[in-house]
Amino acid sequence: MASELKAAELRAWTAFLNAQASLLRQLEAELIEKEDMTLAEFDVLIQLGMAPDRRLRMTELSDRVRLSHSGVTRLVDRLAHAGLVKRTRCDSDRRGTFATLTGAGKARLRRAQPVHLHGVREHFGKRLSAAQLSAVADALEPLARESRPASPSTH
Amino acid sequence: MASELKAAELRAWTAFLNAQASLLRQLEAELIEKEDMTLAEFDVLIQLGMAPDRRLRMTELSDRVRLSHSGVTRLVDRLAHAGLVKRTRCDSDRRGTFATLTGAGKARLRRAQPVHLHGVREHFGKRLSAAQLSAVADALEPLARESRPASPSTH
DNA sequence: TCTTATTTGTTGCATAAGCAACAGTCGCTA
DNA sequence: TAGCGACTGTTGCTTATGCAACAAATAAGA
Repeated sequence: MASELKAAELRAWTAFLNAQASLLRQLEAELIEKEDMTLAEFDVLIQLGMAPDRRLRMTELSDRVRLSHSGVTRLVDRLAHAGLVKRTRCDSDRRGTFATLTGAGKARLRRAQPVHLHGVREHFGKRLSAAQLSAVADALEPLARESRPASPSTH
Repeated sequence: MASELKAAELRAWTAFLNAQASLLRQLEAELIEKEDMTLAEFDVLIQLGMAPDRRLRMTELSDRVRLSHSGVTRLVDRLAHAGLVKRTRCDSDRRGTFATLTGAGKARLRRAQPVHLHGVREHFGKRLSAAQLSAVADALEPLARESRPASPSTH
């Protein structure tokens, strides 16, 4: 019927599922082996590294790395304990906290980044043609939209 | 340099990461809400449902659902406790165990499957054109490390 | 046949992550 | 400006998962 998955949809979905499981597992294993770092940890470091002043509010960070608030709280805990990140106060909002990349964090990121990017390139980038890369990007970009139920009521 | 990520690769990779996080989270949330079932649990049930005699060896199952051995052991524990799966002996190899779908498991799968497939269609299939679907499938299929015969399921 | 290596599945342990509850802070509105 | 609701980040709790170690069984080799 209308809600039945067509063969082409199923094939694409299966390929998508298998690819993501394979790639993420492989990349995570390599990052752990070579840099003793988790993908989630790397994600936090690179998001902070790209952010203005190398810092982000906790909530903003949790959006970008796609973790729950508590997940980010604990991940930042670990990174702070390792000296790669520190918490700084937000003067304009006393509820707020910035996660700020430290000097050690920057150095760590500079070392880990080429390792990870090399992995992404080996396992992903190199194995797709230019046409495939843009096709994948075009197809998948719209799917990432936060399909949050926009609060319809109010007022 | 050669190992440097090109912009097109980065764009595709980012889209891929964001899409997978979004889609999996959304689909898992819906399956939990409507069927009180995890994606991993659903995966086990459907893999068993498609398998000959509705049963699979534990190792084979762990390959198909992309979980570690211990992960599958415990997942089957839970499903067995719920009565949806049972363990049966393997006569030809006394080390081996089959995970076998029960009648209740079949019924549960028949009820949950349309819900999940509807979600996949809504969030994934419907939002891509036919050309995009085959482009994504062609591009991503080779990226699965252990290329298993992509399990064709319809039902 | 006997010995050794490999496979199979389970367990102990450690850890990451989400949900719900909470306190503190902000801001909108009357 | 006082009150109430919404937001921010952390914590307690539960759970799912991977790794390493293990016992049982099989396969491979001499």
